[in-house]
Amino acid sequence: MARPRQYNHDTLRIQVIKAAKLLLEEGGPTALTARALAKSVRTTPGTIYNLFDGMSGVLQEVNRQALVDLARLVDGVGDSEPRARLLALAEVYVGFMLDRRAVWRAFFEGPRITGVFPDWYLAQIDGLIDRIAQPITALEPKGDPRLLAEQLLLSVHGIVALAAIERLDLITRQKPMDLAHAAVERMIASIRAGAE
Amino acid sequence: MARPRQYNHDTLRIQVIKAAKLLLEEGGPTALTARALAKSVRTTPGTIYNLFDGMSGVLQEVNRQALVDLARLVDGVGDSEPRARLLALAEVYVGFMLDRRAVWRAFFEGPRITGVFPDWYLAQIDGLIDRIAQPITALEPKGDPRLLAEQLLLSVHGIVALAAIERLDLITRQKPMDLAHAAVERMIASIRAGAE
DNA sequence: CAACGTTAGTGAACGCTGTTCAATAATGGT
DNA sequence: ACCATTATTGAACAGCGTTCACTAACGTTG
Repeated sequence: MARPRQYNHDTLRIQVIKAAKLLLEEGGPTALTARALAKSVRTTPGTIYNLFDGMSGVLQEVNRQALVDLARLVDGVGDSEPRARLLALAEVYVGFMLDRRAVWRAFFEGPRITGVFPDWYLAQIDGLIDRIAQPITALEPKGDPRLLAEQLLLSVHGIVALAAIERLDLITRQKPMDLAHAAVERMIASIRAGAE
Repeated sequence: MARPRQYNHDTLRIQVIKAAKLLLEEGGPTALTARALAKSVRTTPGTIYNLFDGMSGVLQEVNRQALVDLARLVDGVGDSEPRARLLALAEVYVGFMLDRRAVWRAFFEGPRITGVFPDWYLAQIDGLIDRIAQPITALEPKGDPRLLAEQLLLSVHGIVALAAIERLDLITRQKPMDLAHAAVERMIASIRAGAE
């Protein structure tokens, strides 16, 4: 077995991912190139391709970690009453992405998104939706809580997707957080209205 | 003055835009390249740059026409009672983009989006929001109809943005149209709940 | 009618991109 | 000490947006 001259395989992988995040945050999606990435960790494009399945692979790993981080934050939301909980979840989601616009953007954008998603990807998202469905269930809606959770997530996603590309102001002057709150309140109001 | 050998300036511009739409629809955002575009209209990349301000210029023109088309469709929605009208507007919006995913996608995506938007762009969007605010006003909400219209548009945009990149199924199995309907109904329900 | 000046159109060239792969160098096992 | 294995390299390829010296066609003018 021939091992690298100076670095450990896994260590390098971690460094590459960290560098990728940095490049994204600093220069946007276009700044994340194979050569820039290689230079960041003092190696060459070829090595990147040895560690990852192309640039899509790097991006997918960045995305994976972002999802994991988000899940951790979401799990940190204490279980208070449903309304406060939903508002807190929305705040976590919006705040998370405001802090990492570029990474979040790379999620949904660009020619690099493969088309086929690994299972952990779907499972992670599924888990997040469940955390939303939970407090909604407590509100005893007429419809399926899961479907309502999906709808609420999509509403907030609409805000976040535009904010991530710095285009929210094309539509409104309202702040992302306020908009997310409004979406939550509207969901609650419509559930309560339908319940009686 | 020297005029082109075989084509008229404006005619060529129109042909280029039509070709750009076609390339987008057939091969997605990555298929819209200067060389492919040039070949489509039997000319050269240089000429494209003569007619437009780079590829961003081409894309912006495609977007402009899409917005104009959408405005025309929106204006075609008859003014029935508020609920029916809002549902019809949502249907137009969603249906419009399902028909032109790639063009719609090019709106929000890619390294080509310039950052600065011409006035007609903002005015066009403003007009669309007004059409949504109109029936909402008729519902006599407690809050500003304009702000509510923006919120509703964002909710539907969340659906459309994911559907455009074929990623809606990551979150839900519900159909775009049903989701849009739900968003409208929720807005109406929450207004009615808040009004009494 | 011919020559001119203007200008639309051309396509080679530049620097960039992702990606591949033969060659190299370094190492663990024998 | 040698060998077989393999991570690493960096040159090379095709394609990208974009620029620009050049060509060729045209309306105008003499």
